[in-house]
Amino acid sequence: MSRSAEQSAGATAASKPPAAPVRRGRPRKTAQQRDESQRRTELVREAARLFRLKGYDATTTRDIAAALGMHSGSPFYYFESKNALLFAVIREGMEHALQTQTESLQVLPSQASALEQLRVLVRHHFEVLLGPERDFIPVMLYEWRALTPEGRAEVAKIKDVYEAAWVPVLDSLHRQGRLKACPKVARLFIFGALNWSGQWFKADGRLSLDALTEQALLLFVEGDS
Amino acid sequence: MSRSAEQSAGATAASKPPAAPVRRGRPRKTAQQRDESQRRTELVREAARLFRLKGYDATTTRDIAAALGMHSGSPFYYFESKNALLFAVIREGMEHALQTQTESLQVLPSQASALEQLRVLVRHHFEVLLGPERDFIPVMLYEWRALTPEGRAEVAKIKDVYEAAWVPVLDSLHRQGRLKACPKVARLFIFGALNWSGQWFKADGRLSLDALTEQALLLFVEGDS
DNA sequence: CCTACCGATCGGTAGG
DNA sequence: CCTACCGATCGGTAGG
Repeated sequence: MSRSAEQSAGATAASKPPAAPVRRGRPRKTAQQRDESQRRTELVREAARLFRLKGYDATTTRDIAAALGMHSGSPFYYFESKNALLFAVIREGMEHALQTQTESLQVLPSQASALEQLRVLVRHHFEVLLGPERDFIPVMLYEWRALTPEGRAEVAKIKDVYEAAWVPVLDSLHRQGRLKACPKVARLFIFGALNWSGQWFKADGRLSLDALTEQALLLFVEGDS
Repeated sequence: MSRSAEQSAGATAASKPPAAPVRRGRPRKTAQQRDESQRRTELVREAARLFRLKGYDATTTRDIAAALGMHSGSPFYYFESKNALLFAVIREGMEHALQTQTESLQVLPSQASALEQLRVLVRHHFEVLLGPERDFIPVMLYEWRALTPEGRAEVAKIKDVYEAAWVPVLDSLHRQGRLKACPKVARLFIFGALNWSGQWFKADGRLSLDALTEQALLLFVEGDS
């Protein structure tokens, strides 16, 4: 599905203008002849920023093009539709979040307590929601329904894996008696509480992401002071 | 602001066709000559439903008109713009929610505990989010930024009053040691958890709003089993 | 409320 | 990537 929603890298390369004289080593990139995959990346980043700021429907492909100094038709050289650009933002954001979450858990000592594991999961989730890369996951959270059914299905798969990491941790805390609510419902409430933080958290405020994590744990888990 | 955003009732009445012969008692309403304020109400309800279902930008005034059997220009007889319709949905939804919240608290015995007060607040909030009138508050939550600055300011005032009712309750629980997190941050997290429930709660599922309320209290408040 | 319409915007494309 | 464009959609209006 991601193949058909975006121009493949091969097709893109094939339509390039005739190659410059062969040259050894890494090719020089001028401002005009930029590496295409980098330009594509810039489009995804700018789209993420504007989709988050103004919403998908309220953002025009012209807005995105102009922000990168392109003309209005140029984004369609890289993406076959506005929706394919949204899909790229969401899919790449989710895959990045899943990967960094997995890495965060791997650096934990194997005997880490369920509480410590939850702390890492919550801290990481704040990172993707509120940290430097914050434009991606909120777009997934709020523009989900604008995807095609196929796009939604593909994103749902990644999301399921992401959330699955939380299940044993919450189950364990429930067994320890430190989480009284049903773990399944608790997980949904907790994701809601965290996800919503994008609506009110100010990165320049007094609260650090570490402090925010501590507050969340104080609220959700008993006896962790 | 609400005066200038919508046609006033007076101006609307003045542009009606010549009055029918004077008649005693309540005037009969045919399908064609409906009470204008009722038709206005239907527009607000239908707009709320579609704005929630598809989003404000993705809903056209034609969609709303068609759902009520009107022609495309007719909504503009009642509202001067699509944005005025959004404002009406959000403002009326918030005012209704504030009123029912106040009423819910008033029927509590005066010596009710902070926990009982929180239970009422949470249960009521689920009611406006997930109950029969569920189309209004979610539109406020997710379409807020589409309002004019003046509209946002007016809605923010009502929202502040709504949220202010939670402050002493959470402060009290904090003093009792049953809410360990900072009450201010806790309130934001709790609203997030509840507000997000609209994303996953299925009204036809196994979980009632009462059961959902109990789960929320188990998650947020210590020692309430 | 309907009829009949307009002006602007926007996603997208052909062709180089 | 740009140029030059189009076709559809949509909010909104005049006039009755």
